[in-house]
Amino acid sequence: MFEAVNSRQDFPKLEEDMLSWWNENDIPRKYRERNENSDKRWSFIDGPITANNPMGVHHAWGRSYKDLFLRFRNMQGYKQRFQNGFDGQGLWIEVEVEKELGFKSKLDIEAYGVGNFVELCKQRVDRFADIISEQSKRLAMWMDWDDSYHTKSDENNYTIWHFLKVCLEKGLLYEGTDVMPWCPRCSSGLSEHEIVTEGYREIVHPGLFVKFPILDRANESLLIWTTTPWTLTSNVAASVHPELMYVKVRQGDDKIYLAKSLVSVLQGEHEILEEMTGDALVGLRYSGPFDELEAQQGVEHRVIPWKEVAENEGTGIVHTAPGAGKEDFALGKEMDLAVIAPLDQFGVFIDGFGPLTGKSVFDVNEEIYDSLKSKGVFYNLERYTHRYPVCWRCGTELVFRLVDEWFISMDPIRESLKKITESIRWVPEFGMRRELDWLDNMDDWMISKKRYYGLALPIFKCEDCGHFDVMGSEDELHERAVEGWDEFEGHSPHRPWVDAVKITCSECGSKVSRILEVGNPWLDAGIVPFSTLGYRHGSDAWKEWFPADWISESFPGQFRNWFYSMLTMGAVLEETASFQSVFSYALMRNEKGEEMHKSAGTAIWFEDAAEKMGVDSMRWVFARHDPAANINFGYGSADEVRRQFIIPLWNVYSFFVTYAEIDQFDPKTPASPVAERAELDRWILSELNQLVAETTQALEDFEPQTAARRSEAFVQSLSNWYVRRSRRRFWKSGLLNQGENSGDQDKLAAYATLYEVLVTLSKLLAPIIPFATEAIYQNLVVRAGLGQESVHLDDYPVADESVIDSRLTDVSRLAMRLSSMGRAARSKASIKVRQPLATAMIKTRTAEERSLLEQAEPQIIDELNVRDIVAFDADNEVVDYKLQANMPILGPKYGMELHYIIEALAAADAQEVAAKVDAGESVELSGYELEPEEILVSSDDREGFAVSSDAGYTVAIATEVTPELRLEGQARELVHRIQNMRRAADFDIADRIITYYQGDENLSEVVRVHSDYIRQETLSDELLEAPAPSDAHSEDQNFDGIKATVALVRKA
RNA sequence: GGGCCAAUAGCUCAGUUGGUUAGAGCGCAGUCCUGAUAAGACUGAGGUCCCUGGUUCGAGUCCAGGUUGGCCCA
Repeated sequence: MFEAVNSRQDFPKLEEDMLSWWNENDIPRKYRERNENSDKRWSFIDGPITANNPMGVHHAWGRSYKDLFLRFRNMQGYKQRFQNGFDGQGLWIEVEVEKELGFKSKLDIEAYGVGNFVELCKQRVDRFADIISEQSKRLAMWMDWDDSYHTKSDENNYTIWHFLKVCLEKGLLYEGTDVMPWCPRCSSGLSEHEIVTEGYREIVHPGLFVKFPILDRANESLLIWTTTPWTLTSNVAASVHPELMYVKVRQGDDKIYLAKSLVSVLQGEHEILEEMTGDALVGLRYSGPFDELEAQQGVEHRVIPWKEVAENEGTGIVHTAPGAGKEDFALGKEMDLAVIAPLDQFGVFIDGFGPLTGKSVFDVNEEIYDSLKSKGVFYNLERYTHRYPVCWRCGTELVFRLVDEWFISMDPIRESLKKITESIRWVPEFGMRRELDWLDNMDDWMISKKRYYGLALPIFKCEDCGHFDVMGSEDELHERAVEGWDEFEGHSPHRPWVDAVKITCSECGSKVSRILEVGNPWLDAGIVPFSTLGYRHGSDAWKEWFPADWISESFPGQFRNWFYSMLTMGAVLEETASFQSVFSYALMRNEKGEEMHKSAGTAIWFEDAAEKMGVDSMRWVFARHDPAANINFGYGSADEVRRQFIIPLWNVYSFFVTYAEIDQFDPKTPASPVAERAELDRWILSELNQLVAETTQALEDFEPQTAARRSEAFVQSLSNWYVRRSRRRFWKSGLLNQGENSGDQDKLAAYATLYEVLVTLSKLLAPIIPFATEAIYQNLVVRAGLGQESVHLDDYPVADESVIDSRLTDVSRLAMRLSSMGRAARSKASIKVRQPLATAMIKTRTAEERSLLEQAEPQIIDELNVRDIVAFDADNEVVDYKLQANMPILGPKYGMELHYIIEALAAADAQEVAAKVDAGESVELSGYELEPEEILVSSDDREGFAVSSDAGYTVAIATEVTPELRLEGQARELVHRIQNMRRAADFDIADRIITYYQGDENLSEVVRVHSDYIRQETLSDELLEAPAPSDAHSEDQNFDGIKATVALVRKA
């Protein structure tokens, strides 16, 4: 019936075999099509994975969740979409291709040809999309791999065009200037989205102190501090906190102003002349550090108030350059300051900066110091280490640069976005608060980038009159095209091809080109709920599947990225959420808690992990983890999961198959109704159905960790209690009832019960560990001609509430706990479990539990190998108390009188005193009032008992071994030895034997008294006190004072 | 400065709506078992549940304040 199970299964090997089998039998397709006609729908929109490199184990984490919930809902009968997505447009792709080609800057790309370059970018994306697809299949992620969408697709890009057109119509789209972080190497700005935590690095910068001489006050200067000397060329103001205390100090002939709390930055002696608040300085004019530059002509430098001035570093007077700093720019707008922008797109000084013109911002520090020194305003230079933003792609230090870019206004839609956010179910819950916080602080969304490979922004701006148009579709572009359509036709809407198309300005009639910028890549991902469902064609798919019931992605970062862009696009296009719930998770680190980096060698490759730990283990590690917490992932945790969970499960399965084969168990044979089965069966089936209910609920609530941990606890109980305690029921001889009413009903019930447990588990856990569960299901169900072709095509189990019996759960829990304590007591007395003892005395915690005890008794008696259990109420029945004076306290207190106390303690009723001390009461003895801490109470197990106490329970084992008990213990030991010999002799489990033995009178007595027992247990047809034949398996045994020679012969 | 999250055994972490004397794995000490299972089982030692205050009959759990760490925003 069943195929033999290897109890030392190589799981990665099993997985490889299973992958082949699934493919050969087209199971993934059948799985996807399973619910095609269902009227239940569960819509998933896949967040696109970046197809720029192979996927790593951190991707496997998120993708396991996606697959888990899709499988779960599929088994529940929901019709679903299985479309995977690839993200493949934007600067991150460009940077990798540039690296491959050895390019240094944008000029290399221009020389190479934008068309050639963009083609290479697209090819790279296709290449890694294929690789990721194959990796994902190894992960048993069952998506429709032939139907993956790409963000670089025409449909995706044109749907963004439509979105931008709507933005234009709603007055949300504008061109503006801003000072933004800029990478001189990439020649590109970074949006707020991209200044992420990884975008900062510890960098040593100059900490430069410079004097700004105050006009009309001889020898008086403001002292300022900067870490970016190049920005001094663009200084227009100095900011002070109006309420902060400042001082004027004398140093030689100089008089210097700075914050009072920061005078420690001064070099050498100083004398404080005067104190004042910041507002006393406001309005002063000073000569700037680079007034001679052409760019500085006509600029008036003055002191302005600014509440953001801090006094934790610098001088409390802040050098302000609106053309070279983000906060400075905002402040400049507010205070109406001049804006001097010094740098071009490569970080090189533009015309108007004298000797600096033409030089890179990274090469001018020395020249600036010299210039300042020659003007007599250089004060001091030190090294300053701080976190400074770098380009997350190439690591280049960012500069802040004034640029013209395109923006989407946020203010008009901010409230709408917040309302939508509140309508969504966020898992974990705090996600909503984080998103709302982000939305509160969100500036306008900068959507343009001065690059090559990305969404071609469909904005056509007239050079002559300044008017701009937005093309909402390829058709509109075609209609408006007056030139270049032929050149473009047949190409994807990318640069350079789309740039060939010109239109006529609707205002002035001039010929107009597309702006050269490409789009922010989060536009590409945010539009996906619309583009993949054919939104702009009004398709049925969109009506059926929008909005998504759920999406899933890692939350750090996505609040301001994918989640945000989807919210925005949903709000602008439909004023609704694109997704109704979001399941998100944290970050992956390696096992030591370090970030995983290729370069640092701390990364784990997906292929290595799959091959070494196996995908089931990996998926279980992920599933059992709290998604809201960072995961420290590595081989150790995978090994642990395999040892603690997968192998015990597998062993139970292997045990079942071994005996089911011996007894020729047929799952189609009707067993007795559950209500009539043994208590143990009813208990495990109760636990099973409880598990089914809890697991289903947990997965519906996006709590895989609860499902996994409950399952672990169940398998523990199954393996260490149900199977262990049921072993004899499977092992005992007796034929199964195969259709008649004459067989061994209990044995059949045991098989039927364990079979149901294993089959249910295989279905219950299939979404988490698809390989092992399939193997179990194939053997137990499919081979028996039952069920579906694959576990993944079967229905998810539904709990049978009528089988759940909470009293049985309590009884079994009590039996387990008391058995464990009884073993501890035995262990204390060094009496092995095989030695029968007369009595276990048990104290339960409550009267309720005492009533359960009666039901638990048979199990405890068996587990502890005692004849009887006696319940009792107070510990003093099994322990003796001893009282001692606490000398270090009492000695100093009573001195010479101490010996009276010692005598009194010896004479006192120890039990009574112990009770009072335990209750924290004082005790009066011979006229002495003793505090609880002054008496030391110890307890000894009463003579004849070994006692274990914990949490209100006490189990005391009577340790006396009577001759009769000893004889029985020896019989058990003998059986045990014979069993080992059977195994050593390589007999089959069911072989019948003849046992020969020789020894002393003690041995003879053991065999005589316990002959039936020994024969039955060891399958010995005969027990002969005689020398063994020469072909017997013979061993000398020495136990419990018995010396024996035992020999076994297998019967033919 | 504002927001979010976390803090439980040496380490990594569970701990459901508040419910009796708080758990697991690893590590440590000891023992056993081995006719499913050494990729094992059992037993033991190991705790100021970050601190202070509050609510409550009852707080690891709820509230307030604080400390430390992480993240986000400014």
